[in-house]
Amino acid sequence: MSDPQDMPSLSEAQMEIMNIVWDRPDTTLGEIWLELHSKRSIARNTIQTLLSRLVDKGWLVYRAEGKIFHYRAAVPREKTMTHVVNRLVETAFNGSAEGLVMALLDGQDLDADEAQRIRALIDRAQAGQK
Amino acid sequence: MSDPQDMPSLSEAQMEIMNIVWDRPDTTLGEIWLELHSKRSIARNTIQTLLSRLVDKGWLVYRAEGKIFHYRAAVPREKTMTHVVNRLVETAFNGSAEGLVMALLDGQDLDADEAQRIRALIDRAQAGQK
DNA sequence: TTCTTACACCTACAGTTGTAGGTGTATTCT
DNA sequence: AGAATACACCTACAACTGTAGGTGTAAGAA
Repeated sequence: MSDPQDMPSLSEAQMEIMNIVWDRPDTTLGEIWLELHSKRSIARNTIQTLLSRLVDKGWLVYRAEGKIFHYRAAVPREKTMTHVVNRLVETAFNGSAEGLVMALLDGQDLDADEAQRIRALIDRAQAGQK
Repeated sequence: MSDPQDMPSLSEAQMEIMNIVWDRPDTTLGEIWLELHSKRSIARNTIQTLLSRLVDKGWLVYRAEGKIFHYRAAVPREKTMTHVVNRLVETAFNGSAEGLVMALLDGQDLDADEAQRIRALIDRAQAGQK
């Protein structure tokens, strides 16, 4: 299983594809295209290229069934997201998680439930450290 | 004053430059180069190009003093960071701030002070909504 | 005065990325 | 059988990005 740290970074369009594949392991070009095409005009070939390059980069693997490729992510979602956020903290926030949270809160309207869940996450993270 | 939403996104290298300029308004090519060069081998011309392109993209403005350009950010840091984080929440976390925080906590070891400060940030954000 | 340094600018290259037309082949539909 | 559909693959283009050599000019140092 690959490590996100050893792989090229993901652009927004690539991340979009990855999220679809994480949501639906073994998905196919056709399925991905149907989903994205329902949101915006995009050529099937564009998706094809994105998939092909993600395979080249090591982010996706596939299993051929007949002539159809079924794609799976080569890296777990959680591991990738952690890596992505860490990179952002390091490169944009000079290592400050607090800085990231501040920017997050500036731009989001948290409802009470969500705020509570986030507090619980922090508490759990803190508890896990003892 | 420009709006980050109307401008091309920033790459990691560009963000690095922006952070230096936000830290030191009116800075010059030479100063930026000295700072980065102390961390790693990089040609002055590379910085020059990064600066020039950031100006082209609208992220930096400059004032010529003699033949030396003094660069300033065209967008406040806070506004940019909020935008950057929002983009990440939208594109990688399907709009879930909680998802981002979970990934953040997975990858960071919060000390007690920091956790407390983050809780306070959340409380303040919540209070500000009433 | 000559040499050195610094600068903005010009130029170039290679890699990356999003976009998509086109093709041969196989399968399915009419 | 012919037409339509789907696929992986080939190909192409333009824009973006990081990297950096080179140049004319001005200012400072020797």
